[in-house]
Amino acid sequence: MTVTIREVAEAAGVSVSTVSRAFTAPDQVKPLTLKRVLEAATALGYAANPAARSLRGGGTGTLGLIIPDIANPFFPPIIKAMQARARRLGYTVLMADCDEQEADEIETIASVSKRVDGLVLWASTLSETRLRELAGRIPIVVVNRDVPEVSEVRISLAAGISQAAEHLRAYGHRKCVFINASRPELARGKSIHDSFEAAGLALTEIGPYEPRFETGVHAAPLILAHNATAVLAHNDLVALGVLHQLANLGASVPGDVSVIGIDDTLLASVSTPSLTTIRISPDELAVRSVELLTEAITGRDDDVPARVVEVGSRLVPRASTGPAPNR
Amino acid sequence: MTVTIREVAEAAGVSVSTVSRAFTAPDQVKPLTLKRVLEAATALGYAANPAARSLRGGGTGTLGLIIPDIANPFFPPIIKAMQARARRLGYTVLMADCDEQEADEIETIASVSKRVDGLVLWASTLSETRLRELAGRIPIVVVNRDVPEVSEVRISLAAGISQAAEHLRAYGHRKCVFINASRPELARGKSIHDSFEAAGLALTEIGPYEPRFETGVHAAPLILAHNATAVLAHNDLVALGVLHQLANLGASVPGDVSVIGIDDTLLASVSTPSLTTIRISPDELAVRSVELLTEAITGRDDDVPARVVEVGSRLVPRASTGPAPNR
DNA sequence: TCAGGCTATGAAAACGTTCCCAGGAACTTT
DNA sequence: AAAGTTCCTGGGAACGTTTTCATAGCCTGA
Repeated sequence: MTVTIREVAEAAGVSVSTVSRAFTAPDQVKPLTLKRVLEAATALGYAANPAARSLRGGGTGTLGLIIPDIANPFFPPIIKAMQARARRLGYTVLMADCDEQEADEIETIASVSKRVDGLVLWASTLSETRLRELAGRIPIVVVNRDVPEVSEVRISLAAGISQAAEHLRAYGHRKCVFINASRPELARGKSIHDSFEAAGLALTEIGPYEPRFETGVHAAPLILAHNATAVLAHNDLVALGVLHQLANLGASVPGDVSVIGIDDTLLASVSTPSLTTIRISPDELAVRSVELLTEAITGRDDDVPARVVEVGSRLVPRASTGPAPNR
Repeated sequence: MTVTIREVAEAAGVSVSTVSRAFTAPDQVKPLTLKRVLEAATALGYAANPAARSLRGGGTGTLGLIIPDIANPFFPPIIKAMQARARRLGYTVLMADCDEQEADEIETIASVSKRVDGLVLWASTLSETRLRELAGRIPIVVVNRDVPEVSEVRISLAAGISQAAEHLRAYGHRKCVFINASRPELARGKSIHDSFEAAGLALTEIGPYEPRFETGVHAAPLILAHNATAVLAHNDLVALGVLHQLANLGASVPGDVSVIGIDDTLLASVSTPSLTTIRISPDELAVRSVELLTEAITGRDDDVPARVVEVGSRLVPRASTGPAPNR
């Protein structure tokens, strides 16, 4: 039924060793022989059995990707980019969603870790102890978790935030509301308050709430009550909630209030008005995490030190921000 | 380093056969022995090696899912639901995006097919011949492709469409525009024109275009030019383009024009106004396709006949539809 | 011409399971 | 008490690769 290396060997009149070498180390076999083997292989439609290969010890050729929630529109472009990148390096990506539940994450990791050569853990809910222990068993890269001795891709919103502050200042805004729902990358380094103050903007924080559309809906009247003319929302989804409710309240965007989101998801580009937002490049995120992971996998035994790379952000100005109203 | 069945056997004082049975056929081993084995296994942190297992012939425990584009917000909820469903049946899901390119799809299938027990192909770009040939090698389920002798999950928009027509009629609309971008499920059965005519609505079709936001933007003025008071868009994304441009043109929704999307993606629920749309249940889609696939896998040798199941649709009324303006 | 060093190939072990085949023990049944 | 069942367990082959080791042929240089 399924064609094995043995049949190829027979067809080409060589031993199985030679066939194996023809695929894994072509330079070790005489050109003429190589040609015969390859021809026989294609004629028979041979493809190596990954199970046998990985059983023998050659790794699985698969990278695991653990994501808290695929339904969050932030992730699909990243997954896509990681797949593309991994494929170019000869890897397959095994993606698993674990619903932001720690129990699910543990179970998922357990079932997946034997099928992959390494794991990228996005915003893991696991404790630091657990993560280090896991790192001892299998190469891992964490995104947006700060664990000593574990390779990490760190998102920095600093640039985007200060561009946003500058953008609003230039438009003459003075009071701004920040709708907080806990982003780990905002807890690091220079605080968002400092950035806004540096631009001469008063920043009122509300929350922390859950990062949902309804949070934005709920926050909209509070913005008006604070006499603020600008809002920075936890992410695009929350910003859309704000947009929605401001419209219901008869406030115009950006006429009365300017709104800024974070993530630059599909939502931002298709809303009305289109949403000014802070973009974190999915491609860069993908490239970096795959890079770190493959590095950790290849240098497994001569243990390479854990690395931390930072991925920056940029403001994407669109139609939801404009001059502050003069009162 | 990694703990094998042999070490568990040693620790429990039994043979490897017994340990194997303890996991694959627990009722064939004496309760006392079973307990000893299980205890030894957990104490050592044993987990079966999937490579060895599948090499031996027991399948891979993985289902493959080939998707044209994860960035399309229609898919993430489906992927999520499939994973959840598959997990309950003891399967892992290997999802691959192939960018709507036939070449990518072929390559992806080739690299994935040896790692999975079966494949769900969503809106495959492959020819019928190729699909049948593939079906001969590995169990497959196609979604939204009509291939004789291959199991299929078929999306039916009939119910949703006729509900939409009825909904618009009840609101007093008489003229409607349909923005077409080629959905295979609309080409089947009773045509959309018939459904609308049955409700006494005149339907003008424009397109077919690409299913993009800009298509909706482009279509908006045409709707007004046609003096239509309602639009049915190819999907939510296109509908959002319509919403966007109607706002720019000073037309109110639903005051001047009612807009209906298809898919009920995240986009529909977070737009302003929220979008009336036709929902296709992701859970049902997931459950059905997993069901068909596992059926095909289990009954592999006593070849079960190909099955076709249909998944229906429903109108989700929201704020983008309302009474027709009286002129 | 011969020692030594390449190069190309083959034989065979090993990876961790599962499962068929046997065989022993403990019961029934006659 | 012998024969037949049933239940439980162990031995060992097999799955398809990769890779180590060995070998045979060829070439190089003295």
